[in-house]
Amino acid sequence: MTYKHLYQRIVDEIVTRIESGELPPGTKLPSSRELQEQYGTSHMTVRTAITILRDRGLVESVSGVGVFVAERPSTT
Amino acid sequence: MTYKHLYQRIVDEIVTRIESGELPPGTKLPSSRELQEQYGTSHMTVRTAITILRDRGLVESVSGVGVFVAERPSTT
DNA sequence: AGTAATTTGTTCGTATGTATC
DNA sequence: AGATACATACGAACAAATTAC
Repeated sequence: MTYKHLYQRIVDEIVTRIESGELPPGTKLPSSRELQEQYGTSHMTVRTAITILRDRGLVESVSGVGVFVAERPSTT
Repeated sequence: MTYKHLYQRIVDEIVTRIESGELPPGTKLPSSRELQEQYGTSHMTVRTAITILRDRGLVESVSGVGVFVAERPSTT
């Protein structure tokens, strides 16, 4: 599937990895910088994706530490 | 008064708030995002208004920090 | 104790594509 | 065809929190 927008693709791929169990609760996601490099995108686009994931309750972020998969990811 | 364009209304309201003294020199304006929500508009429309205000010398913007009411607002 | 590095988060600036008027 | 407006995206600077040394 092709994505119209990059941030949607990033959100979707991380959701998939969480749902598949590849990223169990408590797992630390790659840093914004790593995600930025992985997707060949910018800081802000990664932040947009993280903000959406956090808004959905799938991840929780701790300033200065990292972004973690939420304990009860309401992926429903 | 009705405004033909939203960005003009934003400019006008901010000018009014500066002239009335509600926003004294040095005051930090709400962020683009806040203005965006206040006016129910988009990033670009807010940016357009800010650009006009800056062009008029009413505000000065500092990248990564904010937009501030100019010290000598030549509101004349 | 104190500084530097890392990471998250915010903000401004700018550009592009799309839709509407 | 041009102006306005919206969404996405990239770049850059800055700040706060945490961690490493």
